[in-house]
Amino acid sequence: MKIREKAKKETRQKLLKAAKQAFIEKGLLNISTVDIAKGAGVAHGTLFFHFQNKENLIVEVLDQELMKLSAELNVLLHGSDDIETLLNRYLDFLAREEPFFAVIATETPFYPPKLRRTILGREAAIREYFYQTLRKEIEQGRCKEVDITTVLNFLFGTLNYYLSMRDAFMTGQSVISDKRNAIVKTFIHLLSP
Amino acid sequence: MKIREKAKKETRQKLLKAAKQAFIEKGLLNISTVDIAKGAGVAHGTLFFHFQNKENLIVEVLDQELMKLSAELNVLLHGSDDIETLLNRYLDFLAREEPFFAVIATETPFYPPKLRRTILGREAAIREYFYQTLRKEIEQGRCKEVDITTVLNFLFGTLNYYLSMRDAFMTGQSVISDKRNAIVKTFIHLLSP
Amino acid sequence: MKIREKAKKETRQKLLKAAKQAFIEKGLLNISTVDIAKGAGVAHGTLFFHFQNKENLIVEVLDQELMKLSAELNVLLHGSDDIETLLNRYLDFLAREEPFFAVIATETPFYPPKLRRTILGREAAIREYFYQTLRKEIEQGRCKEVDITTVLNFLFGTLNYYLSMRDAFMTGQSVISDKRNAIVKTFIHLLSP
Amino acid sequence: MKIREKAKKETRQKLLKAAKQAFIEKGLLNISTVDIAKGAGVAHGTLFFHFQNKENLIVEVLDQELMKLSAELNVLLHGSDDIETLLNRYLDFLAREEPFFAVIATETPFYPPKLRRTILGREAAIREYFYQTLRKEIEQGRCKEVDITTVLNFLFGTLNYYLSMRDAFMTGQSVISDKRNAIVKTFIHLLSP
DNA sequence: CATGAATGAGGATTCATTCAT
DNA sequence: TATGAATGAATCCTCATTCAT
Repeated sequence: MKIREKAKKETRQKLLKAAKQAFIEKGLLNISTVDIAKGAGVAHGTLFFHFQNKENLIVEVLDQELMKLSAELNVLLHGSDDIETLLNRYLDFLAREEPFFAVIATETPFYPPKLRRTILGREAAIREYFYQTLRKEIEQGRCKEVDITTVLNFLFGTLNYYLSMRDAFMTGQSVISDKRNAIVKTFIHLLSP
Repeated sequence: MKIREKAKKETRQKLLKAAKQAFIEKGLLNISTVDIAKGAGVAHGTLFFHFQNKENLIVEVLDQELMKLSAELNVLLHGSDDIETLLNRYLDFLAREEPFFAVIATETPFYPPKLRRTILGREAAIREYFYQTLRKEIEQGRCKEVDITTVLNFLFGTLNYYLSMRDAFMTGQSVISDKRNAIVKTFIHLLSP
Repeated sequence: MKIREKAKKETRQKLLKAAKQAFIEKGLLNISTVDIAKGAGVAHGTLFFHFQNKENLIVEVLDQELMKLSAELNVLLHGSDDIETLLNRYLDFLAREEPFFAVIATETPFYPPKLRRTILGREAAIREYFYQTLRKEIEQGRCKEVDITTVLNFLFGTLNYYLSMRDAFMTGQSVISDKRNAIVKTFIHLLSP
Repeated sequence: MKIREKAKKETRQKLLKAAKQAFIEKGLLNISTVDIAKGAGVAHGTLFFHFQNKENLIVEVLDQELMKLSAELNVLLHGSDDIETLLNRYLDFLAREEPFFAVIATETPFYPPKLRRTILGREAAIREYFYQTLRKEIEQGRCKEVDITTVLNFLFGTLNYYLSMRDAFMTGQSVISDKRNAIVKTFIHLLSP
C-alpha cells in the first residue's frame, strides 16, 4: 500500500517538477502537455490521469509554488518593522526566485481567471505587510503622508515592470539584484518627509 | 507600373489596418493570420506575400502605429514646462488610446526582440521629455533630488501595471481615467521636497 | 476458501449490477469501464480480472438480464390463449421494462455476434408463444391464413422501431404505453379474416 | 480560375466519396477523420478546410446521398397506383442501395439531432406516397379500412428491422431481396379485405 | 483476489506557411 | 501581384487494457 501511494506521489511530483521547470523556461503559455510528460519521463496519458486537464496542472503548479513562497515570505517579512528592511528582504527573495516571478509577471494577464485570482490573492497578502509597515511609519512621522494604496501600486507595478522586461534590463543574473539599490534608495527617498 | 505599385501599397495598407483592428480587439497573439486576411478582404496567401510571416506583420503594424502616436505625443508634450502638466497631458493621451496601449503593455514581453526594441525606443523618446522636465524642476528646487532614471522606471512601470491589469482595475471605460487623479497626486506628492 | 469464493461472486455481482444501471441510463456503448467500476465501488482493474474485456462484461450483463426477464415473461405469457391477450400482456411487460428494451433495440446491431445471437435466441423463445397462439387462431379460423413467421417479423420489427425511435415518438413516459392501443387494434384488425 | 475551382470541387468530392465508402463499410460512428482523409488521399487538415468539423461532413454525406436517392425514388414511385407495385418498386430500390440504408437504419438513433431530422424528413416524403396510395385503395374498397399511419409504422419498422439485422438474416447479398416476396405477399395479404 | 497507477494508440481540431495557378 | 487550396505538425484529451504490488 505504502509503496503504491508513494510511487503515485512521486509521479505526481515528477510531473509538477517538470511543469515547473518548463514554466520557468518557456512560460506556461508555451508549454505543451506532451513536453511536460516527456520532461517527467512518463507517458502522455499519465499526465491526464493525475491532473484531469492542462489548466488543473497549471493551477496546481502555481498554487504549490506560491504557497511555498508565501510561507517563506511570511517568515522573512515578519518582524521587519521599517519599510526599508521590509523592501530589502522582499527584493532578496524576489531575486532568488526571479525566474519564476518573471514568468508570473509576464503571463498573469493571460491566465485563466481562477488562476489569476490565486495569484492576486497571494500578492494581496504580501501587500498587507507593506501596508501595515508603511502605515506605522507614517504615524510615526518617518514618512510622508501618502495614499498608501497608490504608493504600493507604484511599488508593485515597478517591480512587475522590471521583472517582465527582464531580458532588456538585465546585465547580470538577476534584474532585481542589479536594480536593487536604485529601487530601494529611490523608494525610500521619495517617501522621506 | 505605377498602378500596380499603388495597388500593392493599398493591399498592404488594408492588411495593416485589419491587423491593427485585430490588435486592439484581441491582441495580436490571439488572432490568426486567416482572420487578419479576412478582415482585410484579401486572400490568406496575400498576407504572406506582403509580410513573409506573422511576426513581420506584427512588427510593421506596431512600428507604424507607434510612429504615428509618437508624432502626436511630441506635439502634445512639447511646451509642458512643469512635471504635473506633462504627466496630465500624457495620461490624457494614454486614456484616449488606452485599448491600444493596454495590449502593448500586456503583450510586449511576448514580442520578438526586434519589435521589443522598437517599442522601448519609442518609450525612450517620451521618457526624454519627462527626464528634461524633471531635471529642470530639480534644478529649480521644486522637486526632491532624485535619481531621475529610476523615478521614471517607477512611473512607467506603474502605468504599465495599470494598463496590463486593466480588466481587474477598471470600473469605467478607462483605467487611466479612473486612476488618473490618484496617480498624479501621489506622484507629485512623492516628488515634492 | 468458501469465503473467498463468495467474496469473488459478490464483486462480480456488484459489477454486473453497476453495468446494468449504466446500461439503462446511457447504453453500454457510451459508458467507460472506469465508470462502471466506479459505479460498482470496485477498482478499475478488478473489472478486467472478472471479465477479461469490456465485451465480455456486456455479454454477461445482457445474458443475465435477459434470462431473468425471459423467466418472468414465460409466466406472464403462459396461458394466454388468444393473440390479443398475449400481445397486450407482452406490451405491458415491454412498457414496464421499456428503458432496458429501448437500449437493446437501439444498440443490438452494434453488439458482438455472440451477444447478438443470445438476444435473438431469447426473442425466439418469445416468438414461439406468439407462433403457437397465432397458429391456433388460424386453425380455428379466427385469423387470416398468414405466413406466421413473416407476420411476427412485422410485429417485432415494429416494436423495435418504436423502441429505438423512443425519443422521437414519446409524449409521455413510455412509447409502448402511448402507442399500445393503436398497435394492438391495428395488428388484430389486419389479422382478422 | 476554373482549374482551381474544379480542383477544389474534386477534393471535396474525393472526401465525400471516401466518407461514403467508409460510411458503408464501418458506419459513420466508427470512422475517424484521419481514415476518411487517408481514403481520399488528402492531408488530414484538408478535411477540416472543406468541412469545418466531422459532423458537418457527416451531414453533407448523408444529405447528398439522401437527396440523390430521394430524387430517384420520386421518379420510381411516381405513377405507382396500387400499393403492391409501389412496395415492389420501393423494395427494389432498397435492395439496390442496401448497404447504405442498412447503416442508416442501424445508426440513426445515434446521430446528432440535425442529421436525424434530415433523415426523418426524407422518410416522411416517402411515407407520403404510401399514405396516398393506401388511402386510395381503401376508398376503392380494395383494402381493409386501417389506421394508415400505424400500418405504415408497421411497414417501415419492419423494413428497418430487416435492414438492421441484416447480418443475422442475410443468406445472399441482400436481405431485402431475400425477404422481398414474403414481405410483399404478407403485407398485401394482411391488407386485403 | 484485488488494486489502481501507468500506458499509448487514437481522436478531433487549429493554424502558420507553401505553392501551383 | 494575388489567390486560396492544401499541408502536416502540433495540441489537448479519452479510454480499454496491462501489470507490478
